[in-house]
Amino acid sequence: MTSHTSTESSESRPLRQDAERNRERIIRAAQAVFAAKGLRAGLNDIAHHAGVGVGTVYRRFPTKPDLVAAALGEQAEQMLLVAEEATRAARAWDGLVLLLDRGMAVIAADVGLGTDVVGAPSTEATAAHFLPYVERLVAGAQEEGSVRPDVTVEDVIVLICAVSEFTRHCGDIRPDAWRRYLHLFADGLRTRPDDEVPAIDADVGPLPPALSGPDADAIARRWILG
Amino acid sequence: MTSHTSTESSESRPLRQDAERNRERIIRAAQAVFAAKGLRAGLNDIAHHAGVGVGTVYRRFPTKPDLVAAALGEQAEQMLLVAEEATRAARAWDGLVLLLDRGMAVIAADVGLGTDVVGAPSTEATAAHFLPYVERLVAGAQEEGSVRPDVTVEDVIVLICAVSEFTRHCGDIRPDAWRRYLHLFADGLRTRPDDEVPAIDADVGPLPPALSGPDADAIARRWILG
DNA sequence: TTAAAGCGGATATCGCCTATCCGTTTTTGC
DNA sequence: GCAAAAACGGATAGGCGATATCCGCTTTAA
Repeated sequence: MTSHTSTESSESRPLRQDAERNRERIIRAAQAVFAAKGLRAGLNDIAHHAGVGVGTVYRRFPTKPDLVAAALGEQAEQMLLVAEEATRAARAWDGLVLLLDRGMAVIAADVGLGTDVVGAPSTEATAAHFLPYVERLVAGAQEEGSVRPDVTVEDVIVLICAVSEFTRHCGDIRPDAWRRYLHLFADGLRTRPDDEVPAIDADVGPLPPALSGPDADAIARRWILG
Repeated sequence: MTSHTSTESSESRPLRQDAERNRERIIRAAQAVFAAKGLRAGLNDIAHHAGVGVGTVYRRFPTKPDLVAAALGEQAEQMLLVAEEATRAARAWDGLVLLLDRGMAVIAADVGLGTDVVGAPSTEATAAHFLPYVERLVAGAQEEGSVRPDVTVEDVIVLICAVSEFTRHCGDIRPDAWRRYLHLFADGLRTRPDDEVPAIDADVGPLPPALSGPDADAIARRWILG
């Protein structure tokens, strides 16, 4: 918590007390509602959830993307903190797990989407900052032999997307269930001691190659934005 | 191919030649479009994709659910065939992989959703028929020691949902990519020889328990129907 | 105490989707 | 060939939900 008072850039005027309070509320509501329903949630929902009128939302955030940016920006910072902490783990695999677990917690609790993380609308910049951490962790984990050599950052992105999608649907039914699938699926990225490591099994073909960076990007974007 | 000619139940009249041809086309188009965009796809899309007018679609299928049922019914049969074949594999794990791979192929190619499989609208019956196969395969694979003892059918359902969701978004970008993630993630369900089998790793908590049947059902349904 | 700032929510507007309708074209039985 | 029946296509009615605006009323602050 870096102590915001009115926010950051383009300081036009201090903003009235009640207005500031509402602004805060709206952002919280947006985070909660986006978390529950994805970015497609309507602003009426959010306004109601925040206990204000739609008009209030629109005065503070002229367009929906503006609100999205505000709601996501906060989480983006948190994600970077988590990422940095993760690189300090003794084994890279543990770091990766930590990153995924904590990162998804942020996503699950506050924003229903890997959005920023995978480079969506408002904050492509975040993606640029975040992905290198993942890259380093994956590379490290491969060197130490805990992650399959053919796994790529893009695979991790897909994993994050898939699990956040799940989160969005299981939200209020079993709010903690995402962790199960995050870890279960993430385990599939690990190397296995030996027996039948490489491809898949007998009569189904080999594992298709990883997505290219741009492809992963396109897919993630489409996935998140609908 | 069991040689349909005009279809099945409630034979009112043989249906004119061109009409029958169009009917077929519409179903194919529906399968393709649903595959690409999910059940939310509009009938205009489908009609256009089939090269017919919307009116034609509606004369043959009075309501959208009727069309959905028709489009999905065909695949449902295929899924059951696959499931049966899968139970004949020597090792249960291979059978499970086969079931997932071939089953997802059906889903990916023809219908964009695990819908029937997990018990959605038209064909809850199919779910009732299909799930026992999965259950048997999971149990078998656990007995032979290839699948984690704490994995359940519900986990497999979630896996299917997640991968079909992915499929829906990656469709035309990399139509084969779903296999990568199906197998990568499915591998996470396997037992690992020994080292750190049980929970997760160090400083993140234990793996949350599996979903209950009804919870999984509710989530899957919500996921697929939006 | 009063002007500026903020508020709420009814409502205009838009885009998308299901479903209908009807003038035109195709098939079929004779 | 020919007429009646069947099917066709696509414009369009009507509903729904989302974004965004507008304006009369309330709150804040100097």
